[in-house]
Parts: sequence; C-alpha cells; structure tokens
Amino acid sequence: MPKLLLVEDDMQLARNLIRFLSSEQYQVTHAPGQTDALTVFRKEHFDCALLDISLPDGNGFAVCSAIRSQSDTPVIFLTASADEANTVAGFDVGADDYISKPFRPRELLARIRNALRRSQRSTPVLSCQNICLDQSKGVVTKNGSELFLSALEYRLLLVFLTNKEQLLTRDRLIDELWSASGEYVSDNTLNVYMKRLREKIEDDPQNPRIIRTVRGLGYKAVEA
Amino acid sequence: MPKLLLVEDDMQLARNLIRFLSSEQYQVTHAPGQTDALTVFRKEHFDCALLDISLPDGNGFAVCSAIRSQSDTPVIFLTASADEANTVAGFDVGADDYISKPFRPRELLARIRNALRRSQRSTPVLSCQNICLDQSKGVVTKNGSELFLSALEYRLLLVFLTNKEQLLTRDRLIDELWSASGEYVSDNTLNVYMKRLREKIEDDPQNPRIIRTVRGLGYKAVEA
DNA sequence: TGCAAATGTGACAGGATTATGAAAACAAGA
DNA sequence: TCTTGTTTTCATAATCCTGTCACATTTGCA
Repeated sequence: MPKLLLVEDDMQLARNLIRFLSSEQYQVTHAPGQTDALTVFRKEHFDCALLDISLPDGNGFAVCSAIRSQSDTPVIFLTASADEANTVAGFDVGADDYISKPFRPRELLARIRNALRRSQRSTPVLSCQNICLDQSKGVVTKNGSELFLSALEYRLLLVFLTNKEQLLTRDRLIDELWSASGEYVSDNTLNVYMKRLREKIEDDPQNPRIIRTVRGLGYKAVEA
Repeated sequence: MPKLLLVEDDMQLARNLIRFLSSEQYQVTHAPGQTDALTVFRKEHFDCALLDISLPDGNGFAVCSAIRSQSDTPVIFLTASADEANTVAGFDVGADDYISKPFRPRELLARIRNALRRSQRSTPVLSCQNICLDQSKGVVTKNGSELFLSALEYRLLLVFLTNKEQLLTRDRLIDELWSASGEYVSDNTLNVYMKRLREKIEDDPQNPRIIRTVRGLGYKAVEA
C-alpha cells in the first residue's frame, strides 16, 4: 500500500482527501503545516508527497526543497491559483507535478499513480526461463551472469523473446534478421545461427529447452 | 541543445510551436502523424516527446505506448479537450505529463524543462568505478587524483556517466558530441576519441574495464 | 525398415568493425 | 610569429564476426 504525505492546512479539504485516497488503497499521513511535514518526513518513508502551496507557517515550496534535498520522493503541488508564476516556481524547486484546485478526484489519482510509476520505472526487460535480455543495457544474462552474444545472435534472441510462445517460421526469422540489409542469405545460415545461439543460452545445446525446433515449420521459444 | 520530437497534425500549430521552441534553444523534429513519428523515433534519440492525442493515422496514446516500450524518453501530451477520461488514459500508457490546449507558452516550457530535468536527474557528481566527474567543478578524478581531459574527452565521459550501464550506440554518441556543431565527422573520429579517453581513465587501456566495446552496437560504461 | 528431406555441426575464408600510430589542420596564447 | 595543445583524418593492423561449404544426424513417412 503506497504511503502518501499530505501537507494541507485546510482541514475540510484534508479530511475529504484522506477519505477519498484511503478508499483507493493509499495510506495517508496528514501534516497541517511545514514544521509537522518536515518532522514526519524525516522519520518515515513516503512514496509521494502532496503539498499545498500556502501554509500557515511557511509555504509548500520550502517543504519541497527540503524534501528534494534529502530524497527523490516525488512531489505534487496542490495549488489554489492556476497562476503561471506559481507553476513555474513550483517546478523550479523540483516538483514532479502540480494540480490546481478545484481538481477532479480521478485526475489527482492519475497523477499520483503516474508519479509513483515514474519513480520506480524499470527498464524494459524480456525474459524466458533463466534467460534475460535488457534492451536498454544491451545485455543478456543467464541466471544473472552475463552472456556475450554477437550482434546477430542478440537480434535473433530478441525476436524470439518478443514473440515468446509463438511459432516463428524460418521465412519470418530470415526476414527479421536479413531483410533490412537487402542481402539474401543461404537457408542454412539460419541453422548455423540457431546452433550458435543455443550453444550460448541453453544448458544442454543438444537438448534445447528454451528454443524448440518445430520441424517443417520453424522454431519457438517456450517458457517451460 | 535538447532534442524534442513534436507529433502534431495541425500544421499551423506545429509551425508556431517549432518557431517558439527553436527560439528557446530546443531542436525540434516534427512528425505530422503516427507512422512518421515512430519511424523517426526508432532512428534518432530524443530528450522529450510532445504528442498530440488526435492524429490522422492513429492516436497519440499508441505512439506513447510504442515510445515507452523501447525507451524512457519523457512524453508530454498536448490535448484539445481537458476531458478527464483522456487525461487518465494518457497517464495509463505511461505519459509523464499532459497539457491542454490552448496552453500558455511559458507553461509548456516549464513542463518540458521539468520533464528533462526529471529524466536526467542531473546529479552534480557522477562516478563509475574509480572515476569521478564533478560537473560543478568541471573536474575528473581517478582515485582522487585529477585527470586532465580535453573538452571533447570530458563531454564524452559525461555522456557515458550520465548513462551508466546503458548501451550507447555509435550514432547516439556521435550525435551527442557533434550534432550541435552541425558538422559531420568521420565515423572513425569516434574510435580515436574512445582510445584517448580510455588511455586516460583506464588502468589498462588494452583491456578496458570501465567503458566496454559492444561490437556491432556501440559502447557502455559498467560499474563492475 | 529404409529413404529422402530437414536440421545440426565443425571448420574455413573473406570481410566488416574496431584499435592504433602518426601526422596534418586548427585554434589560442605568449 | 612561434609554441602548445586540441581536433580530425588517414593508413594500417588486429580482432572476431559472418556466411558458406561439406558432411553428420535426426525425423517423418512410405
């Protein structure tokens, strides 16, 4: 259950928000002013902070700076005025988003979800059995240890992992790997690359369990 | 100069945005539809994408999903309706922000800056293994003692450290180092710079352990 | 069972890619 | 102007990837 820190001095609004957010499975901690906010923040971990800009004992910007100086917790401002200057200033102290009152509950939810996802966004990773392929890193691992594939082997594996459990015909594979270069390779070339790839990714290349041969049709990568 | 991808079918609006953003030191690439957008995106690196939701050949959500599936490039939606459903749907495909037309130029700028900052988490001090780069001081150290890099070597190292563990293609590197100057350097120039940089930062330049070569693809800086 | 087709395997030549040394073009300062 | 250091290119070497051949093995089917 994600933990939110709500810094808001308007008690009426705060109560409503807490009720609404709780019903949406968020655990909300409420701080009515800057001092409370920073005290709580130093003691506990939060996944996201919702800050009102105008506070009795300071302002939300100061709170945001303080938060930012000690963590990457996403910050969303709740602002009464849609005033542009405020907006810009808010971003300049490192806010992740802002929303002006009165706001629609579902929009607030969407922005919170968005902030949370962004803060834990992970790189797109493909996998099959004990093989992982991280595209942004350009790395293939087997049980966590790195495998070194050539460019073509990498692309071949990529095709299999993006089409897991799907039958890939020999024609389709040859097309994916070589059509771009305009060259036409001998049919046997694919056999050779399948062998090379299997030698690197399979535990027992003679008995492939990750990429299976479908005789007469092609190959497919299977999960189990 | 940050590179933006603008996907917008309203030519009038697109022209205005390009003029405005260019004057603010952004390099804008314009794609009028989904197909163009994805084609361009696959070929080049962008720091942020601005997507119109309604496009002649599809919609912005599809473009956003496609972008998100292959990179962390921040996405900002430009939407005609402030309609809540659209908003939420936008966030659900992984958008970073959205702004509804008509929007104030300065607000758009703020949101772009915000998205850029968030994505590069500009830490003042970057490091990898025994190498440190302090951006505020403009100094590179190895085990604490200072290294003297030329301007280009410094920028090259900076690109690697801000994208640690990530595969950087040769195209991307050449783009980062030379696209601003408008000059097009020979492909081999990059090889020469890699060699020089390695000669300064690596313990054994023949066996580079900080920046690895990924044959056929590019290079990457690794922690271990 | 035996045969023909499909797939797997080991080795090799040529080639694309990257690394390297040296040297010309260029810029900035003394 | 001369010096110094940087940037870029060129020519060449080292590396290892790629595609193909010949041949072995497996499979499905008659």
